[in-house]
Amino acid sequence: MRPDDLPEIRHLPLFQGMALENFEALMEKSYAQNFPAGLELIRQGDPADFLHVVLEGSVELYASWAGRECTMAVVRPVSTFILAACIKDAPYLMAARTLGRSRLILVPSADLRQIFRRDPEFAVSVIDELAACYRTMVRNAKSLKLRNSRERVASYLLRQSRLAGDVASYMLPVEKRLLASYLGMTPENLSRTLRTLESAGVKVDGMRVIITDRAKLNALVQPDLLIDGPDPEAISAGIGLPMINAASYRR
Amino acid sequence: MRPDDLPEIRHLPLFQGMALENFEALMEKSYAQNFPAGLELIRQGDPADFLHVVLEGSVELYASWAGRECTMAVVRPVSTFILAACIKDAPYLMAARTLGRSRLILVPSADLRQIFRRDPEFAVSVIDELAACYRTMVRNAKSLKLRNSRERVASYLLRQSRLAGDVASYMLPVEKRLLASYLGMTPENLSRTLRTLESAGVKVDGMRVIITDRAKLNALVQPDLLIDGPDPEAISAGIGLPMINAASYRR
DNA sequence: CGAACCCTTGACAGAAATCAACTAAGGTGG
DNA sequence: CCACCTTAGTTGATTTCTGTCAAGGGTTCG
Repeated sequence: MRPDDLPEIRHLPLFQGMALENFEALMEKSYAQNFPAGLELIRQGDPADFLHVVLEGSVELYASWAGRECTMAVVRPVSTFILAACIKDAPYLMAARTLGRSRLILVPSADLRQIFRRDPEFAVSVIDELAACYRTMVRNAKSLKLRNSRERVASYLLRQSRLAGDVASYMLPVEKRLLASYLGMTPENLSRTLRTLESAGVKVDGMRVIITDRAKLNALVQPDLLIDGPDPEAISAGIGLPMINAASYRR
Repeated sequence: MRPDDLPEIRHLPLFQGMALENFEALMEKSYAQNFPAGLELIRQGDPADFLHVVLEGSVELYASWAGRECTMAVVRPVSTFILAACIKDAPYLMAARTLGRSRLILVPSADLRQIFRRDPEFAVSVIDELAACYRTMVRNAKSLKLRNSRERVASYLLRQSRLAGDVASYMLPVEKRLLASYLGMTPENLSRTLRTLESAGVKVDGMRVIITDRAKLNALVQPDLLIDGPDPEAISAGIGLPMINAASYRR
């Protein structure tokens, strides 16, 4: 582990409340590692031996069944993921792979479980984190069940703009095929949907998104705090929408 | 509150670990109430003032947006719901209404938040509960994204059979329109889908489900522990599939 | 007994997946 | 540096799935 890794991790909401000695003990047992792009970090169903912390790069969480696959989330620095499986000492429900070259910290989940039983402050942080993750998943499920794919695409594009500071133009943080999968549709369908959205106030040219008529887009999306969130609650868990730069919202 | 309410509540995983005096202090501030069928207990977006515990009857958790509505879960005795909102002191993401006459305990969330900061055992229970709820929502989202509606119906029917003890026949625990909404489809679509499933090894006649060819149904469903669960992890949160009798699995 | 309400069925329209072909961009290796 | 290959993205044609609208039968409950 590099010397400047620790302050980054300590700064996470999950770790900043705990006693320093416990934090250090935990980091003592952890190790950092660099991974190439496209590497499978976690397989669905494996025992949850490590809590993962993304320091650099980005990680895709995905699920598969019957030969199909779908993206569940994209995790960016500095965030943790698969906390719940570690806590419950249960098999991972999602798989994870690096999107680009990435640097991660692996925290042994056995030590994690031991420490939150001894450190009440840490327990509170874990509670807060899990509650936030849960709420993010509920928002996600609501979006899937209440909106059709066109509405999901539009709300995604508008939300990204808001997260970037209500900018009129920004770059997509992930490639379109991944975005399509995240939004629960095929790449072909996304491609066509983006065309039709040009008349709804947003244009996508390659990776660039341009809000051409915010009022019109807003009218279509009908943004809802109880779906799109005031601000992502579970940033540090990374179980949110793929973001442009998660770190910028947390500081 | 009735005298026999307390042991029931104390028996919940969420409350059985905490110090008795804290439990009693919490119950002191809580109150029980009976509600008629179809009463709206919680509105989406309201501040989370109370953790709810279902003692009798059943409660539907649902979400709405743009005039649409969908069922997110059905909670049965004895279970709690909307813990995460209480913990975070944030607005409810889902609404709740009674399905039949119901008896609930309302626990002030302010007291709840105070106590888990003082009682480490309770904090651990909360962590366990939230992690389980989270994982249930992940399973849910996976099912929505990886399976089409026919597969979701089939897996629901097979799962209910398993939960009831691998019985060949059982009664649907909820009415079909609610089930359809829970599974993310229209009542008409569910009705038609049930017809087509007769050739896949399961027949539904009114509220009665009959597994006519378990092997064939199994082949269609391809049950997956990482979606359908070995057993519901978050029973006491009730954020699971509508169940025949939640209590029977917990004891 | 009547009024809701649930469920089902049919006809139709719309949404989304699939299959196939083609373009463009990026990376690799000669 | 260029030829080649791989892959993301797009577009069109088609099929499949799903929602919508409408109507009718059955049940429950006041």
